[in-house]
Parts: sequence; structure tokens; C-alpha cells
Amino acid sequence: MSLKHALLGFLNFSPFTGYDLKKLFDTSMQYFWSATHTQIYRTLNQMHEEGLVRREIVEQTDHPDKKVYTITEEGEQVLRDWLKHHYDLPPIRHRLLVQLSFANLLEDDEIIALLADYGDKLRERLVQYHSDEATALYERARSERERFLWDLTLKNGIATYEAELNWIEQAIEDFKNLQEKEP
Amino acid sequence: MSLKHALLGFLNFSPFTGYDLKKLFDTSMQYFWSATHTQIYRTLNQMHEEGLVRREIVEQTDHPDKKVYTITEEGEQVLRDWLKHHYDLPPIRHRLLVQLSFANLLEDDEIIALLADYGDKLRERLVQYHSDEATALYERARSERERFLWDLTLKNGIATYEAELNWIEQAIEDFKNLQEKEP
DNA sequence: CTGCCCATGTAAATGGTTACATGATTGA
DNA sequence: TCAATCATGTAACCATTTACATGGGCAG
Repeated sequence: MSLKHALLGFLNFSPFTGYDLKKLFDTSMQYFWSATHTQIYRTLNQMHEEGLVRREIVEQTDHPDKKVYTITEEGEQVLRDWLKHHYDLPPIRHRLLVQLSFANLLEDDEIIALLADYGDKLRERLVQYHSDEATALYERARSERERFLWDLTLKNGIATYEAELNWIEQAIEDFKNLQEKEP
Repeated sequence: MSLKHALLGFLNFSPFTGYDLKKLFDTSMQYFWSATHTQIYRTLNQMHEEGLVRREIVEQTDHPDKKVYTITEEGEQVLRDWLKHHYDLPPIRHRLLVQLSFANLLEDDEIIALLADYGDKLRERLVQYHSDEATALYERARSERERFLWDLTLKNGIATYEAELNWIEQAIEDFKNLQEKEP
């Protein structure tokens, strides 16, 4: 599971509550790993049992009490070991490709609609990746080295989405040519 | 769930057993959707209860009895409707990017090893995509239109993996330049 | 005689999503 | 007064993976 290690990664910066961590996921990690608050609270409890984090309950008068988690030495070791691990390529689960495999059942305009809509969504996503919000994230980097690494994660998204966009634009064009050839 | 619909897609070609379907997944669909036999058998049972498929038990003397599934008219309708559905972009779960987010904790050579190993795996995968095995699949296409669609699914994989490979090669180069700059 | 192919399944664990639930504070 | 933010959680469900299980036929 990577969720555990991603949480350790954040906690290695500074102590956080589950609520803080959820927000960190939704901002800096949203594009390549997501998690619901349910999942985060559950995992933090597990990690506490495993001794990877310490828990401190902070009473508050104006808000509900909060539980602040701090990484332990054991947690740091687990994080370091995990960071070095060489994983296989991530499994792909690409619904559109499954649809295309069987799309011979559809009408021409339905196929084009499927492709065009996907293209629109890719363009929207690319706008997000190029937005100020996205690039603002690595202003908090503590060194050029860290900034470089964070930049890599963004660039990966841009590279793959641009490749898919080229693919889909070519696909639409080729499909239209095929239509003309065989009316 | 796409598994159900992928199964319907295959059954729309001809009747198959769960075992056949597992093999079809492992060959023609392996690159963009995977399924274990456990999952397939369970889902076929559900689909049977829902009336999407008919089941015929074929007794065999030399092998265990088998259950041959045939798509029903209701199943065909469900498949057709699903094929037209416009999905959001698939969620990304990219462990390497999570690792890179926290990789500032690693030594230079460990970061390079992480990137280089991922690059090797991308190259291996691209070899598979360009292999005869992969292209042999769409010899069974029944029309140029179908062949075109199947070709699209392969090209998507090639385009995205090539983009990632370019990204990682650039990343390694840039990282080495950064090292020289700050020793 | 070993191991793979055929053909099916159950059980358990892990991961992830959705819905339900509480309750105070703050800003529009 | 309405919605959002802070802060936590449970329960139920769905999806996926891994391990365990059976048992005959066939080829090296």
C-alpha cells in the first residue's frame, strides 16, 4: 500500500492531523494519488498500532479536539526503505480503451463523440496542470533539489496527457478519413 | 464496473466459458484491463442472475464439465448503452510519482537507480507493444473499421509509454546536470 | 513422474468509495 | 440564515488480490 507511505512522507515534514493530511492529498498529491478522509483516518489508526506514528490529542475550545500525528523513528525507517523500492509499471485501467475494443457496435457519430469528449477532458486537465495553483505548490520546496523532484511529478502528468491528446486528435482525423474511404 | 461490460463485449462475439474469457483477457485485453479468474467467475454468476447471459452446462468425458455463457438480448442492450457512456479521465495511481515527491530523503544514486529502473521497465513494455504477439491480435478483426479501432488501443499504449520514456530520460539527464552544479 | 493444461470454485484479506453522523465557529 | 470550515468518525458496500482446493488428461 502506498497510502501509508505517502502519509509517512508528509509526516516526515512536520506533524499533522488527519484533516490536514486530507487537504495535503487534495492539493499537492491530487493528480497522482487520491484518498478519502475515511481511508486516511483508518490508515492513521493502523499506523499508530504498528508504531509508525505517535498520537497526541490536542484539546481545543472553539473547535473539536484534534489528534496530531508525529512520525516515529520506526516510521522514518519504513519510509526510507519504501522510497528505495523498485515497483513494476502501474497497472492500467483505461475504460475508454475497453470501449474502443468493442466500439464496432456503435455508429460513426457515436464513436466520434466518445473520442471528442475524451479529448475535451484531456484539454481541461492540461489547463489545470499549467495553472498557477499547480505551480504554486513547489514554492514551498526547501531546496533546488526538492523543487526539481516536485517539478518532475508535474511534468510526468503533462507529458502523458499531451501524448494522449495527440493520440486522440490523430485518431479522430484518421477515423474521418476512413469514413470517406468507405461510405 | 467495466469488467461486466468487457465480458459482455467478448460474449457478443461468440459464446465462451469463464476459462476462455480469462484467456481472452490475458491476451487481447492485458494491457489496459486485467482480471483474475476469481473475479471473472464471480461476475459471470452475477450477470447470470441479472439475466444478461444464458448459461449452458456442457458435459465432457475427458475434462471437467464446463459452463458456456451466451449473451442475452438484455445483455446486448446493456452493452450498447455502456459503450456510449462518456467517462471521466481514469484516476491515476502512480507510485513512482509518490516516491519522487519524497525522494529528497534519498541519496543521489538511489534516485538515479529509481528512475533508471523505471526507464528499463518502460523499454521492456514498449518491446511487448511492438511484438508480433501484440499485432497478431487484430488479424482476427472482421472489418477494416474494427481493425482500426483495435489498432487505436495499441497506439494509445505506445504513445503514453513513449512519452513517459522521454520524460524519464530527460529527468535523468537534468538530474545529473543538477548534481554537477551543486556538488 | 513431474508439471502443465483444462475448468471451476471458496475464503480471506486488502483497498477504496459512499452514505450517514455530529457539532461548534465564521463569514457572506 | 445559509453555507463553509474545522475535525472526527462508523457502517456498508464494492472491487481486487492472494491463497487454498480439486481432479483428470497429456506430453516430455
